[in-house]
Amino acid sequence: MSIDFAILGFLSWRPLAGYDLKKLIADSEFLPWSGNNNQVYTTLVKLHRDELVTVEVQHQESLPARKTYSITEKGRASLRTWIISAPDTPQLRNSFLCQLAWADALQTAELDDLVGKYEHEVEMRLLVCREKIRREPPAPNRTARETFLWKMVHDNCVRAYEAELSWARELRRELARLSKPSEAAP
Amino acid sequence: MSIDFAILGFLSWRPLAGYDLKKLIADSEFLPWSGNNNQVYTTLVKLHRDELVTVEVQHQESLPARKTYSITEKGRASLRTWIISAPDTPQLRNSFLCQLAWADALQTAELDDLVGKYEHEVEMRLLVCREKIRREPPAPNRTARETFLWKMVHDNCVRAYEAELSWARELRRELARLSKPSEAAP
DNA sequence: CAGATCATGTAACTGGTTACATGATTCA
DNA sequence: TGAATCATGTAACCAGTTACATGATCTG
Repeated sequence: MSIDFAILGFLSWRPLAGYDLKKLIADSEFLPWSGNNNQVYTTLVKLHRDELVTVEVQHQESLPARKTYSITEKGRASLRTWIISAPDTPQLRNSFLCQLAWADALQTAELDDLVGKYEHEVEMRLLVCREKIRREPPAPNRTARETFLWKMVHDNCVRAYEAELSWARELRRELARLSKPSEAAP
Repeated sequence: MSIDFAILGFLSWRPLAGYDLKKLIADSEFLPWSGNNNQVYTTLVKLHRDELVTVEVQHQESLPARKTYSITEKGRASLRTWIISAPDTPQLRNSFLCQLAWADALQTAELDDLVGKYEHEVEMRLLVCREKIRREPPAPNRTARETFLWKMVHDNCVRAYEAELSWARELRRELARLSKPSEAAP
């Protein structure tokens, strides 16, 4: 998947400028892109070239011109085709697993410290996630069903971090159990 | 993180050729890389240039020469530094969430079909994951702790897909509840 | 005879990132 | 006075993918 449909999605909600899209993408919890200029602005040029969006330029006094993009019928059709296309499996990439795979080179205390750091990292990420969702920028709430869908999307993010956190805690507990008996020997 | 440490990790276990590493990476459940030639072979050249590994060339009759790479002390130190470095948060990228966010444009049956396809996709992925783990290529089992660490790493993958699956099922159930009452009206 | 396995390597491309550049306005 | 907000855009780079190229040997 590319950022194209994330942008088309927002434009299917309402007309927006590149600057707005950039912020919406950067602030979103479930969209995996940083929302950097290069990506957003060049994608908009491409979508316009392909006639999936139209532009309207508003010249403003003492501020750069604002280009408001709107989705076209062709754009709406393209978005719809993508939405009903076969979903991909979620991509899990967790570099900590790779660290852990070779972490037997560490001493007990070092390993506990490493897992502790990961636990803390995930805790922090979960807080950020919840906070981001709490004050999510205005999102479409056109129908009860749409509100529900967005709720479930956000729920997915929270649950993923929660599952990760409980795994990390279990890992730490088990590692402590593995190392303690020998220390407690008479 | 880059593939460098995944390669150094395997080499910290035992000497291997690029061809072996490529397969180990491709077959691994928790390493997120495809294990394509370009990446593996060029990384090995780089690691060698940086003196993190040494090479030994075995000329074989009627087969291309085999280059066996071994980790150096410098390589082991570099790997260790990375292992104890602050872990990153796991990266979740799920394009289905983006599809779902704009799926209110679909009709009840279409939406149910979409979520059903996702559920099936995750089910299949979970099966593949379990199967891959069941016949994982020989992995280091140097200590009981290392065996435990690898078990937990694999567990992490399985649990992530299980969590995803239960989320998808709940989503589908709730969507059915949302749409049925109106249909059941007299 | 086609296709997998062994074993190396390169070319072209996509997708994404950081950082730079401009320039007015508002706020602490 | 320095930083943030508004608003556009480009350059250079890194990571990763597919596909190509070679060529013997083994298996169905």
